Amino acid sequence: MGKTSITIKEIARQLNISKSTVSRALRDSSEISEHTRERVIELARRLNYSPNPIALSLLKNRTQTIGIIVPDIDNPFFSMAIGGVEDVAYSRGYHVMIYQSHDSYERECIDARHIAARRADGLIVSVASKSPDHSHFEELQESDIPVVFFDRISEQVQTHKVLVNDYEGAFEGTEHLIMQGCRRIAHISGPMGLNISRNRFNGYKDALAKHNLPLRDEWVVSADYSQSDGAERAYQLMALRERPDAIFAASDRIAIGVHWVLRQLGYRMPQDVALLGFSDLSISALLDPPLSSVAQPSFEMGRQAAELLLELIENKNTLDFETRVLKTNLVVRGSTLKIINSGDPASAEIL
Amino acid sequence: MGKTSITIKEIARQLNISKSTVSRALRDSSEISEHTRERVIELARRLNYSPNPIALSLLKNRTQTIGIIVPDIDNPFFSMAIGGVEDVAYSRGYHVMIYQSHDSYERECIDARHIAARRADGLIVSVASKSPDHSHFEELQESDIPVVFFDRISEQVQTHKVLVNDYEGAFEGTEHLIMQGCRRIAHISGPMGLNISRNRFNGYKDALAKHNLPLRDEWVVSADYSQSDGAERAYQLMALRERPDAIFAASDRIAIGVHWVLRQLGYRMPQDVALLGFSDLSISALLDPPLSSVAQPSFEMGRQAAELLLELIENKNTLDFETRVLKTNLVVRGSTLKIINSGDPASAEIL
DNA sequence: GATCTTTTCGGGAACGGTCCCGGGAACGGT
DNA sequence: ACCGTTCCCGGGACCGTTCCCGAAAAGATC
Repeated sequence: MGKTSITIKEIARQLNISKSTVSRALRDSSEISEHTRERVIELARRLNYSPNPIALSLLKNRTQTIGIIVPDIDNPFFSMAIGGVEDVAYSRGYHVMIYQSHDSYERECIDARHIAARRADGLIVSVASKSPDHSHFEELQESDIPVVFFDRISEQVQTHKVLVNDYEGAFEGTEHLIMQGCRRIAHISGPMGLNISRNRFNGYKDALAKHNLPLRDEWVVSADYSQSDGAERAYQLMALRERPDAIFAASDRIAIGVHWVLRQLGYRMPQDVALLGFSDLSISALLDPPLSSVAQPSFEMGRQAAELLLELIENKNTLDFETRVLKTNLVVRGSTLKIINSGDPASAEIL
Repeated sequence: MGKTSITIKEIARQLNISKSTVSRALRDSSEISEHTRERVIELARRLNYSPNPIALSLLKNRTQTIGIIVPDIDNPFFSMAIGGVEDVAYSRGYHVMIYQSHDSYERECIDARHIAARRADGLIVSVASKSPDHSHFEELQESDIPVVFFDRISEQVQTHKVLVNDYEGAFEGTEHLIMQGCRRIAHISGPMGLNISRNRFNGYKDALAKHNLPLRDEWVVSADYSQSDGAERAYQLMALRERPDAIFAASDRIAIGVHWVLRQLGYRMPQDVALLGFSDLSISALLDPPLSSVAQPSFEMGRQAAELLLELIENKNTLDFETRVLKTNLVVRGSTLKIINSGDPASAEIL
């Protein structure tokens, strides 16, 4: 056992030439005769030689590795996004290392330092909701490790960012509820420390304002992006003296918790309460009634984040940073569809 | 920019001592005076020194990295298992690199070679269903990279393996259907190239035999472990002249496809058709009616696979390999529960 | 005070590659 | 015959760290 992997030096020894010559032959430098090159390549193939990437890393100070920190890999939104990152990374010779922050600030800091210590070439992040500050990412940038954010971005850190038009998606979604005849529309927001939570809330708020509907404090509650928190908020909202006739949840996970509670309590969707989520997880279509949701292109977000990061790694152009805003797509299903209509904007005016 | 990270040599230069001395001070060798050790440690802390793991890797031929190949990271079963792997790996100073085979043999081979080239210290695998052969993993073992399988194991490769008692889980599940009064029980198996598919099928078959129920060819169909394939098989089964009154699906993903079709077609669960899945994904409880399922401890499987792998990496004890069999747990929900009874084995005898 | 042991440290090789520098051989031009 | 080019190749340095070996300094023993 312990078959020591064969090196360039071994090839050199067997052919009685220097290791520099072998090195030259293997990545076709011009300074080599056709004859020796063939001999080297032939022997390398026979010995099943593969270059040691660690030696390369040490020399070039490049690991061909990118890290990715997400709150939670179990969340299908993030696992899809990771799939997108993997897709472009592997096609361009990079490897992906995954870290979970479990939505904890401390863990996120540890992960970031780990990545720096490990000399990853770059990092893709969706921040933890409990992080009060993002200077641990700025530290990475200062040691020349570029960072790209997606979805849950940091406004503090200057870099490329990929997100969706959360505001408009929420606006459209809320307007859809209004068009369906809902007038008492509640909102379960995410943690207000996150950009996505604020933007979705603002979209909701402005849609209400546009249609002269009141924004009532007791109809706006905040939750973690989790099913259990969504369930708790649902109890809270339905216990109100003046009950909402629609709930717009800031994520599908929250909405799923709400969905469960509403059914437990015997409310009919959408007749008693309409329910709208955000992200359009693949599970959402399977609920009964199926959940309407503002769809996010999670895989594509991962892809674009990876492309921007590789751009940063390979070209080091840190002059002008870009914020890519992808489009959401309102997917209407049974949980909100009260009126079978043409769905054109004109019908909204009637309301 | 380009702040070059500080090295042991830099510390040595500033203190006017040799780099060997610095090295000794940093990992407290005994051959060092208390005085110089303190000076070194103090300066290292001030300069924010962190050792370069790449140099270590080159020297020790150890990367502190383990790879994991799963068919699909989107599958919650696998993302949970990855969470388990990450849990023990990180706590013991290892990093996790994720590869997706997308259930393709070619991709699985490429991934395996990638991992070998990258000099990972070990590999955890759940094999692709389309892999006719697993010698690419044996090649890894020959170059001293240990491999551990979980769930979808290879019978060809000798090593540690972690799985659940698929046979017994399927047996119990099928018996549960029988106890609920079902007599025409169909099975949608997974690809028969996989151990888990075969074992679950055998459990189903033997449970039928025990209760003197016929095993009818047209009631046993095979599918990929996907929702869409499950849906197709459901149409096929319900089109039969003699319809099944229960369907035991080899996975929850298949069962979810079936669930959707049964509702489309207007069948009531469990009155017209009872439906049982396998794995108990968190989504399954949210369906209407909620899906009964044979639960697998996915996170724990990942944990144990990682523990066995680290054992192999650190102790190189390749003498006796272990196959850990974890327990499944039948979770009964609305999709199969026709009879509210004590559920004790005695009631099964009546049938 | 001479010799021996112990403590403490420096020098260099090694890990597996890349790359720069310089040098020998072949060759052509004058 | 001499010199300048060009073509190939070998010899080292280097990346950051550990580890082995030897040596200087300090302390111990008689």
